[in-house]
Amino acid sequence: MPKVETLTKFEWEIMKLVWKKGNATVRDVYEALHPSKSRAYTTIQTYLERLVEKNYLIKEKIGLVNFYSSRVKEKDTLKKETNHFMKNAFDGSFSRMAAFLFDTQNFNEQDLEEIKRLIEEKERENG
Amino acid sequence: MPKVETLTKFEWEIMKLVWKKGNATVRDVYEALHPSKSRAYTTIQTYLERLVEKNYLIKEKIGLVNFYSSRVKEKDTLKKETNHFMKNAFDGSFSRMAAFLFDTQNFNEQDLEEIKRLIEEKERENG
DNA sequence: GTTATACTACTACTGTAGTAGTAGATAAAC
DNA sequence: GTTTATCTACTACTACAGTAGTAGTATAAC
Repeated sequence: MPKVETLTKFEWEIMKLVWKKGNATVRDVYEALHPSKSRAYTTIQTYLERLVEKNYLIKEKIGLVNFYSSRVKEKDTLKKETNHFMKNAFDGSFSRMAAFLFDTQNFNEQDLEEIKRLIEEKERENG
Repeated sequence: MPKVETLTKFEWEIMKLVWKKGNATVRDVYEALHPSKSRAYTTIQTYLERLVEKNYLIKEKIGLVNFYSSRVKEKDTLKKETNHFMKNAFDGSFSRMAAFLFDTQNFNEQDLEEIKRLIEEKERENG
C-alpha cells in the first residue's frame, strides 16, 4: 500500500507558492508557475484538489472561486521531508550527510562563512 | 510523462546492500533486508529486475542464478539524489539548506566538531 | 526416478502521480 | 438576452511503484 510521504517536484512548487502568497487560486498557480503554459489549467486544478485530499491545503470558496491555503507549516514540512531524505540516503545520519556535502558540493567563501557563523551560534546556544 | 529521477525508499535499501556487498542475488536481498519476510521473494525479484531496466544494476547469470551488481557509483548516486532534493526543497541553495539544518536538527558537540573540521579542510583547499 | 526445493521468466493487479478533457454554472460584454 | 469567458466538479487515461502469483526448469534428497 503506497503511502504518501513526500511531496513531488511540482507539489513542492505549488506549496512554496502558497506559503509565499498566503493563499492561491488555480489561476494564480497557473499564471505564476507556468508562464510557458506547459500544463493545462485543469491539471493545476487537479493538483490543488489532491493536495487538499492529502491535507496539505485547505479549500475555501469565496464567491465562485476556490482559494487554497496551507494547512501545514513550511518549516514542519521541510523538516519532515529533510528527515525523510536523510533517512533514505544517509541512514538518517546528519554528520554523514554533512561530510558528503563537504566532499562533493562546490560552495563559495560566502557559504563557508555563513556556515561558520551558524556553528558558532549553535555552540553559544549549547552553552 | 513521469520520468525516473529518484530512487524510492526500498530501491535505496537494495542499492545500499549491493554497494556494500559488491553484488547480490534475489535471495541475498530477501534475507538481508527482510528478516520479517514482509515482502515476497518474487517482489524482491521484480525490484531487482526493474533496477536493471533503469540501468542501476547489471545482471549476470552464473550457473542458474542471477547476480546483480551496481552499474552506478554510490557517490554519484548520492550526489544526484542530494542535488535533486536540494533543488526541490531548498531551491537548490546549499546555504539555505545548511541554515535550515542548523535551525532544526539536534546535533551534538561531536557533530559540530566534525563539521568545523570539514570547513577548515575546505578552506585550506580553497587556498 | 519420483518428490521436494529453489530459481528464473513472465504476467498481472492496485494505487497514485501526471496530465487533461467535458459539462454545467455564472458573470461580463455587447 | 444571446455570446463569450471563466470557473468548478467530475471523469478518465497513462506510466510506474508496490506487490505477488504461476509456469517451467534445474538440482538435491531420498
